Amino acid sequence: MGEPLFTDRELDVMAVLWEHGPSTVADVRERLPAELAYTTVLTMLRTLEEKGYVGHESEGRAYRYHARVERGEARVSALNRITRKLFAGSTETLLTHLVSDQELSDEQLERIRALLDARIGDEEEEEGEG
Amino acid sequence: MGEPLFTDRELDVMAVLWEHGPSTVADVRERLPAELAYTTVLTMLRTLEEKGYVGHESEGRAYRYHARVERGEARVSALNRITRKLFAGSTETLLTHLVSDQELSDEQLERIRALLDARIGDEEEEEGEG
DNA sequence: CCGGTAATACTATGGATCTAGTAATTCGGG
DNA sequence: CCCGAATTACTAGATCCATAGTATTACCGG
Repeated sequence: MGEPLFTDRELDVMAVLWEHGPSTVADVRERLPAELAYTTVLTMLRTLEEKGYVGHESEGRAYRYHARVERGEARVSALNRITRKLFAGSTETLLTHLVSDQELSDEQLERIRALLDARIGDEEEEEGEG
Repeated sequence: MGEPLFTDRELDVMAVLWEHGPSTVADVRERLPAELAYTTVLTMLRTLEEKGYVGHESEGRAYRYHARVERGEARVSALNRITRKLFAGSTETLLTHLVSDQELSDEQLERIRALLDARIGDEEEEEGEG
């Protein structure tokens, strides 16, 4: 499939599908951040389906649409893109930016630190010695 | 200016300006990841200028273009966007993803940890006690 | 089995994007 | 001063994006 690259509105739609699971047009529509016509939402879903990003099955007289790309995949490709183009390819710079410039509570920071500790521990175990 | 939102190609161009500073059309062109016609690059710069994202001054018979939005601003708005739509609004989830799923060396992980330590220290100082 | 309504299918439009060609300009060198 | 190469100005088209209207279909209830 290659790196899925979503436009702004498309991402809105995908977000609904990822967060709430398979949904009908009406479902998606009412969860969208903007007020859009029913047919507009339908058209977007059809477009996304054409591109292979969503699929559907019938349910009664309606369709139930589901994501065909995983959110994780979309996360990776979105982050790759901005890492490349806004952080000169450096994940470390990106991390630094997030830790420094974003407003995070102490608890959040500590959870991240714990994660890092675990992660660093992990790898040292496998390495044995440096 | 509001949140600057760049399209894919626009971001390529901005990336050159941010990384290498004010540049002529030819400069930008040769640093772009894709092979594009000279006039194509010029058109993109003019479009970006129309939107207010770049400016230029004359230099000899040529123009030298420069970014008028800072990279930091673009970073923030790009990250906000994907945090909202791909990480359900949680910077912590984003951080977790980066720490867990990205391939980072021990040294990189430790530098981030040091940064976190400093950051957490900072705030505890101001708080006194929790 | 038929009507009504909810849903989909088809079509459309204005605007942005991406690419680039041709025309006009301008400076530097002879 | 004038030529030419480099540069910018103007114009354009193909594609995609965002939005939505109208036409058609199809189930559910009676």
